[in-house]
Amino acid sequence: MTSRSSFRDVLEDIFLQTLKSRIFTNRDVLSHDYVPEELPHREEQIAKLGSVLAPALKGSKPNNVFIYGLTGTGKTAVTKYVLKRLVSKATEIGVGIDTCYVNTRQDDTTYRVILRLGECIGLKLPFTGISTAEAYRRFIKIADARNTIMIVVLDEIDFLIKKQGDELLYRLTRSGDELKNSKISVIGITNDLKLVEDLDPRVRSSLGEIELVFPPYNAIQLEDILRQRAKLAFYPEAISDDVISLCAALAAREHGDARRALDILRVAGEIAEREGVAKVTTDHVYKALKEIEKDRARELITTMPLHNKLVLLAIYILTKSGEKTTTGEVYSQYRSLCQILGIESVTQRRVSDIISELDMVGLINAQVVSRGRYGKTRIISLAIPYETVVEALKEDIYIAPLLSRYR
DNA sequence: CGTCCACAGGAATGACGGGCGG
DNA sequence: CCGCCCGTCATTCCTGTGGACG
Repeated sequence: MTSRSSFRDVLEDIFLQTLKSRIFTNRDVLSHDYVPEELPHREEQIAKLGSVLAPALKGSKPNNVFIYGLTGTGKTAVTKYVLKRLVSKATEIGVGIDTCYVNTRQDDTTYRVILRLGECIGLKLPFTGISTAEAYRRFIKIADARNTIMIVVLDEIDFLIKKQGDELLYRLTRSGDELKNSKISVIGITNDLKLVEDLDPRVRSSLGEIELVFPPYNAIQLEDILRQRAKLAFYPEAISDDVISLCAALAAREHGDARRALDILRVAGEIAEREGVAKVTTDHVYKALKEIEKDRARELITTMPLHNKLVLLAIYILTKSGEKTTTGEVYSQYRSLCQILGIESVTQRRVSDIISELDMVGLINAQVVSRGRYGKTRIISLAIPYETVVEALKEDIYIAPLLSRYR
């Protein structure tokens, strides 16, 4: 009874804390999917993309576009913004334009992309069960029946291409042959500048009809962006210029990533709110930076399959006293962990892939080196704080008992 | 200067859970 | 309900390779 009432009090406190908080007026403005009305320092890209897509309003197929730029340079925001404006204009003048945004990091198979494309035009496809070719056929059929200009945005397209190749891209860019009434334009967005080299030359030439480059923001531009958003997100008294400058500077250090800058600012505000103070300080910003890293890592780790966790644990055990390790060492450590748990281990080939996966998401650093006579291997070290690994792995009921053995 | 280590990483193939059309 | 094909994860088998050692 006491626990229940105290629990309610805790909740009550949190609610009241948030309600009486004088930090945020509208926190959503700082979230990822918010598309602002103004995009400072992107006027040039907006104009260019707008002029490329505008022919859709007159019923002709816009050129395909390839957009390059590092993360957080406004590629997605600009694209979504221009499409939003285009669609509202089309509605105004009564022209049919379909748009479909697909992020191929989340939907990284040809099949799932087609699923998404279908969704946008009201076509229901099963999650699994039919062949990719059949799904594509159905999509084309419905798309054609709609008699519209369809603009397909494939964001982070490098993920799709790395996994599935450029088959879908090729078909979409050549879809004119299969469509009688509708037309499909493709906007490909990537942060991998080398990507184009891997493409089929035919895809390259048709997708690269128009190329748009998004340069990184510098610290001053980031400040402008943050200030504009902060005006909408915070009470004026809650935020100060030095906090904004610091967020901008920290994000500029990482190639001018606006998304990161906004994240830092938002989390700093959240921390201030939790602490029940009325003003965000630079101290909150530094705390936010740490928290973001930690949350990201925790999220990644807890959602990994068991064997990935075990490989990570093996790496943790081998590197916790500061030294680096190699694939071979990791594998034997991993094997003995499996033995303790009484489960079967996967092969070294698979562990090699798991190590690549861990490296790709940034949990570890793995670098291929040749040690001459002593072979070629990967030198592996943890890229995140040790206690973050421990905390995240502790949540796994199978792994938790192992952890205490290796303190 | 060739050898050969200790793997990297590609290709083919299989097991499995799941939805499909008939 | 069945046979079929899907995506995913994993295995097996394989060829490739940078550079210290002899």
